[in-house]
Amino acid sequence: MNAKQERQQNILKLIAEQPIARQEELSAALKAIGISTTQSTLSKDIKELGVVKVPDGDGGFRYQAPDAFASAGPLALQGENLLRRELQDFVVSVEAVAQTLVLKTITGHAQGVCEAIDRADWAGVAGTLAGENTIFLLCRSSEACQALEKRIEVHLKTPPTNQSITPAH
Amino acid sequence: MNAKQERQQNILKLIAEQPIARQEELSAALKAIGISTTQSTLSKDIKELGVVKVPDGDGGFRYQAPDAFASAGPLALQGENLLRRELQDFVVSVEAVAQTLVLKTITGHAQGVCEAIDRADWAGVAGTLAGENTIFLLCRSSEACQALEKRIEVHLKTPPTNQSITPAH
DNA sequence: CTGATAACCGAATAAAAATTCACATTATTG
DNA sequence: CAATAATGTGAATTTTTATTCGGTTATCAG
Repeated sequence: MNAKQERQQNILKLIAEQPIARQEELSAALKAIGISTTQSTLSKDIKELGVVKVPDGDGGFRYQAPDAFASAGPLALQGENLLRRELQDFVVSVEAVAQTLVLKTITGHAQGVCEAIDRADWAGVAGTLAGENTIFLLCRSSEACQALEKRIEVHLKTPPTNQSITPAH
Repeated sequence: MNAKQERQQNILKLIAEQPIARQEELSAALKAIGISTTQSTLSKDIKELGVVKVPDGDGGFRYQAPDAFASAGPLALQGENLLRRELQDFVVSVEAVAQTLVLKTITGHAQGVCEAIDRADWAGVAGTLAGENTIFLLCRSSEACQALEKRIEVHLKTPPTNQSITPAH
């Protein structure tokens, strides 16, 4: 039922699979898989996801996922993307609290994921700290923090679940 | 006298130093340092340089150098940029020949520069080969090859010199 | 449930960027 | 040194993208 999140996830998938140069092309591609929306909404999604329009070196343009998440460049399968896998495989939840972003991971993996995040060298992140299953990312602004949250969210396995994993006490 | 190259170099410098959100802002910033040009020209320059407009996480946008060259993110001095320095310090010339890009370096440094290029993992580059002072980059298309040439050119120290370094024989 | 508050969305519009075209300037060649 | 080709430029225009605004739907506290 989370239409927005599903749409955004498909946006990332589509632009990774095929060269898309305009937002209306994207709209068409989405409609082809049953998601219909307008250019105006896509403009907002694209901004939120941090997707950018890059010259493709052949005289045209194409939309591309933000670098840290890029699953595949124009032709590049090389070096796939560690970070993306780390997030997908190990991160359980993400939540922005004021200026810090709290990631929960499968127990024992926080260090590893944090390492990958460090290496990705995100702008806007002042520092990181990882325990056993929790990561704190201290951001330089709450806006950056929320933007980051959005971007990470769509990479999580757990698709719509919105639960706080609070066991009965 | 190479107006274009100088302008493009300054574009990279300016967008690295200050957040610039629109091409006309850039035009103004250039005029402030004595380079006057129009939005139309900047649009072409920006495409040629591979510069992209990225959401800055605070609700706005800013232009940013292509990732492999980025000298500094929004706030990030972290991890400066090895590749950029390698190019600037060691590469003497660059020339596109069909699908391969030929870089000449100071003797003994080709391996090192090539290593840095490999690590940058440029899309469009099929493979690399380095000797003592020469690097071959085999590109997947001549267009990609030329685009890459342009991008590298502006990072070279040797500013306007266009000579082929052919000693009299 | 109910009213309040916030998130989401699309139509219309404003803003920004890309392209076209004509001309100027710089290389290249015979 | 023409003549010709290639490249660079800006004005005007078209195309594309961002934002504004009003309506709708979801969320939450009481």
